[in-house]
Amino acid sequence: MADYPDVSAKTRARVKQMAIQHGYQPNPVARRLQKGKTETIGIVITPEQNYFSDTFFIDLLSGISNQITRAGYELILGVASDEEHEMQSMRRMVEGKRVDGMILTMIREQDTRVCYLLDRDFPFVLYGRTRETRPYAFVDMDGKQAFEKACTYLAGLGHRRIALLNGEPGFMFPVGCREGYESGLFLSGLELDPDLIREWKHKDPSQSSYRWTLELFKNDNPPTAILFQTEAVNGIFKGLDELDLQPGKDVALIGYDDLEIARIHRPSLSVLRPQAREAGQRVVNILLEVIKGEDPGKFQEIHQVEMVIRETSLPPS
Amino acid sequence: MADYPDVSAKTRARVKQMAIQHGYQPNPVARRLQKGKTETIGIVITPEQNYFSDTFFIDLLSGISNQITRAGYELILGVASDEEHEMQSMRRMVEGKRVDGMILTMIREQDTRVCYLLDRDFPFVLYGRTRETRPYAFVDMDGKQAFEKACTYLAGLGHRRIALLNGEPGFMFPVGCREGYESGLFLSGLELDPDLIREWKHKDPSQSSYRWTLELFKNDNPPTAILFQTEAVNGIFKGLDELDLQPGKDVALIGYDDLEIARIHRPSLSVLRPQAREAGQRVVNILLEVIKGEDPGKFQEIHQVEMVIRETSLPPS
DNA sequence: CACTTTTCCCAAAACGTTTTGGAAAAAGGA
DNA sequence: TCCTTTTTCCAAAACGTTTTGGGAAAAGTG
Repeated sequence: MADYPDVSAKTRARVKQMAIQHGYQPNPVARRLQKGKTETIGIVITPEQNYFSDTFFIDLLSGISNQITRAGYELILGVASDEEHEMQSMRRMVEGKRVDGMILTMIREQDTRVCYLLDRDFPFVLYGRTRETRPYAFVDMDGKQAFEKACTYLAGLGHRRIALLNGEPGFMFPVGCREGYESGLFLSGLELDPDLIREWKHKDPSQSSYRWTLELFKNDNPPTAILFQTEAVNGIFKGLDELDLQPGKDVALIGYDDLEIARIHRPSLSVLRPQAREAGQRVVNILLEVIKGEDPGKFQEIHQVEMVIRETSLPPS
Repeated sequence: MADYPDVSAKTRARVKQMAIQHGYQPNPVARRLQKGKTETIGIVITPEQNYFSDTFFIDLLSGISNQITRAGYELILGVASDEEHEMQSMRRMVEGKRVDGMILTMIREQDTRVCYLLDRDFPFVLYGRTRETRPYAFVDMDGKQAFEKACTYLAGLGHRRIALLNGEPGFMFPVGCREGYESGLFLSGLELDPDLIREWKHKDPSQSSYRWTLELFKNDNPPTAILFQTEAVNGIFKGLDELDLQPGKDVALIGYDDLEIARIHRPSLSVLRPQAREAGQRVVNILLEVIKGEDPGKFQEIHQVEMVIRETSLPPS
């Protein structure tokens, strides 16, 4: 059923005819054995890290699945309860020769999975980045540029006290967010005040962001705007409500990720919107190249993030 | 590496020793070819149906993944954009001999997937139920009993006007919810008022439930309590807010599914809590039996749903 | 000790493809 | 026509397991 090196057009047609007539489908397992490929790509998710917040991860997954199917591959999914199981699930896939390549998400600054895969020269692509000098393939969102843009935008409106409610330390993404935030402040001629930076936890985004929101406003000179990941928005709303502050009116808000709540809420939430589906597709296409033997170092993409201005990004009152 | 019918204990030990020493792992692809099994189970999700709301589906998936791994199987995931792609994705898995069995979720009253699989005698298990007379295996939550329980509970508190904001028609789950609701009213000696029943859409749970909430209170004799799926809670909160009604105080609320928002919100939301993880495990164990050749009709489980009383289920004011 | 029975081991077949290499057929050239 | 070259086809090998069956070795029996 594969490429026909030297068979005549006539026989080819005849064979194909018969194949269709008998509803023949080549057995993928047999093909995989012969080819020495599993035609399968693995991904492991860790719900505890709360990745499944609404549409974002689904968009990524949708893009991934889409391209994988198009290539005739399969996506096998592992669900791990914590960091240790995550590694275990991946090792099973890799060492058990169950996949040709891995997709990694929720990347840490020091990521043992990346080391593991680099050490054994196993194909993989990151959605995100890590601190690692050896070349590897990744597709990342430009969190730095996004937060810089949001920060300068707010500063341009006249905000002088802009807070950052950042993601959990240890992961790579918040690093970029913070860089962008600091750079945005700098470009706008604002001072960095460490008191205006807090970090919530994946395990309990709402609860921790709620606590930190209250904390932020204990400040003598409280913020008039907050930058954050939309995941944490429920906690922020709850905190502001308790402080009798109106989101958007008393405090400007810009979130990262365009979740459903952002569109639904009144006032609707201004957001930074990553194109997760497109990123997912790129991740797969790159991984297929790496599996073919291409140099992973050639594939390092940083995607721009769009800013969507809605109702929570007004000038300070 | 398989069962040893008649080899001596000594050699067995010796061989195992060597296997471990050389880090030998049997190649699953070769084994699958020989065994004529793919050792793989398929599932197709359709994000548009908004299944990924928070923890619930992840819990189910976590239970599924857990048992699949334990059995040495794989879970392959399809992501479909609509009903048509859903079927297409499943056919690829089934006709392409890529899986030994399928897990189905989001079951419809008339479900083409179920017909398709029954027609070709392909192993599958439903998370949910459908209208189909031929025997098939399923694990379902007792939505009827759950809603009946919630309804009689509210009636017991003195509520006389209890509304139902139900899921999308066409799916099977809302059928049970309604049955339970009606039965609960009946048991409490309350009349059924069709004006107090509304149905939101998966495509846009918040928006549609928001609209229907406003609608419910246009009634001359508005409800003092609402039963609903927690997925729709944002729309309800928004609607109540606009009507200047306090959730829990002016209107009692009980949702189905214990999502994060239910615990976080102040007042915290009383809920019906299905044990999705356990259900997921059962689904897999049953499917493995069916794949072995057991009669699917033997496996029809209905799981009880727990009621968690929090702050939004007070007597009418 | 000779024969039967039991226990163990290993070589060979099978799973359903893709790839390979050689033979047969067709075409071309003298 | 005969030989060479090209085209086409098909049989056989290989992928790495599990299963099978035959035979050697060990154990048991008279």
